[in-house]
Amino acid sequence: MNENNIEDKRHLRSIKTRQKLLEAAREVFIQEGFHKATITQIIKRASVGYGTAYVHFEGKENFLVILMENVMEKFYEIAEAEFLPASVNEAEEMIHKQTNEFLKMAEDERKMLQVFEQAIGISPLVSEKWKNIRKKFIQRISEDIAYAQRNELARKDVHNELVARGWFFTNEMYLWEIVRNEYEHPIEQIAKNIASIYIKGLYL
Amino acid sequence: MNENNIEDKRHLRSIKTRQKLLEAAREVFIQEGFHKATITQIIKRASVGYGTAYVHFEGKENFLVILMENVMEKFYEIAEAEFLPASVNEAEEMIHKQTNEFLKMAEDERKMLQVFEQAIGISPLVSEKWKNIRKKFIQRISEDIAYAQRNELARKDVHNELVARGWFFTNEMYLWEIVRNEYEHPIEQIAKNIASIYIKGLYL
DNA sequence: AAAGAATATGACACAGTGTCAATAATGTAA
DNA sequence: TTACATTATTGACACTGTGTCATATTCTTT
Repeated sequence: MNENNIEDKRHLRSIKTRQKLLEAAREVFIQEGFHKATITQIIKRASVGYGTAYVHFEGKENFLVILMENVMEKFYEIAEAEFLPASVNEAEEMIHKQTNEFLKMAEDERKMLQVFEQAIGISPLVSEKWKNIRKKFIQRISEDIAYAQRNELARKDVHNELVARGWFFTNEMYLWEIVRNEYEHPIEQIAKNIASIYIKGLYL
Repeated sequence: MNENNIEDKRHLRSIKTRQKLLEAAREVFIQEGFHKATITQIIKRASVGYGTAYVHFEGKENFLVILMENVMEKFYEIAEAEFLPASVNEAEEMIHKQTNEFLKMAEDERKMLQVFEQAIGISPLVSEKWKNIRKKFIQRISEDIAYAQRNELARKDVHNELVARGWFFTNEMYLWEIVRNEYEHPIEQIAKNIASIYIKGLYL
């Protein structure tokens, strides 16, 4: 029966077709952008029939979501980094490091993130994915602030979640600016400046 | 000859048709969102022929840009507000007020801004318009920071434009959250919290 | 080798866009 | 008033793209 066996020639062919499609989709997305990319362009580049695309993927959005999976994984990893500073100095170092890592993602994954940003505005599915990443970050930052407040490291007269959102938004928008190549300063400098305001504003 | 005369019956009819189309477009955009709205829906609601839409407007994007003109005007007004604080307290009051006004726009113009946000992701024309508003704000905030730095009101160890961007980004993202009805706090409270961090972070 | 199962395919129906030659409405001048 | 010029409106048409499905192809099992 060979059920689920990768040695099954048919199954192998199917996997190869899927791979060809994904690779082609990546190239077309990067070249054309999400909006202008078409199924026809993708299947031609993959040298498969039109209908085949719909056998393997539900549509354009679906292609992108799968192509973005590992990038999204990286974001989650950054969001989950441990944060238990014993002093304001330690907090500063950790925040600075996290901001740096976050903004570096923009450089490292620029091309796919460019496509992703476009898709966020069009595809509800993609938009949902990004919302989840954002939510994760904000939740995490909120907890970090609450922790710092409990440990007399941060001001208690501000609402942790509201501040967390505001701080993440600054990071996020700089991410997109870097993705779009619209920034004129080194990432290191951006991170230093925004983290500096945030830390002096929030920490004691 | 009656050239350019508004009394000219033909011209009057043309103006009326244009108005009908604009009104219909506003309704369709609000009901369907930018992406799903179609020319056919608009012309049907306006009770005119298909081609007529293209006589008066270049396409979907063009409809929206014209519908957004007065909203964009309001943003520019906020951005241009005078900022010459004599003390940190005065600066705080001004910043708080500006943030409040900015975020109130989200509530006042929620429906059109919802459409606008969608369109930013799709239409390069609309995206350009928003970029200009953003640029104006950032430029203005940069100047305000530089002014505060010159007058010994603000820290001089940060880069005014980088900080201005970061601060505007927080405001902008909260604007979109409010537009999308995704916020759970009163605008007043949001403004108070984010401005408080910013001011303590930047001012002396 | 024949039946059966998994894959792949492209023609088709549908929805939307932008254009343009034809038509209708209005203005002008004799 | 009539004839003709000018301006505005119109919908059919040619395109481009999507998603589906009956059919064809390829592989497996008996």
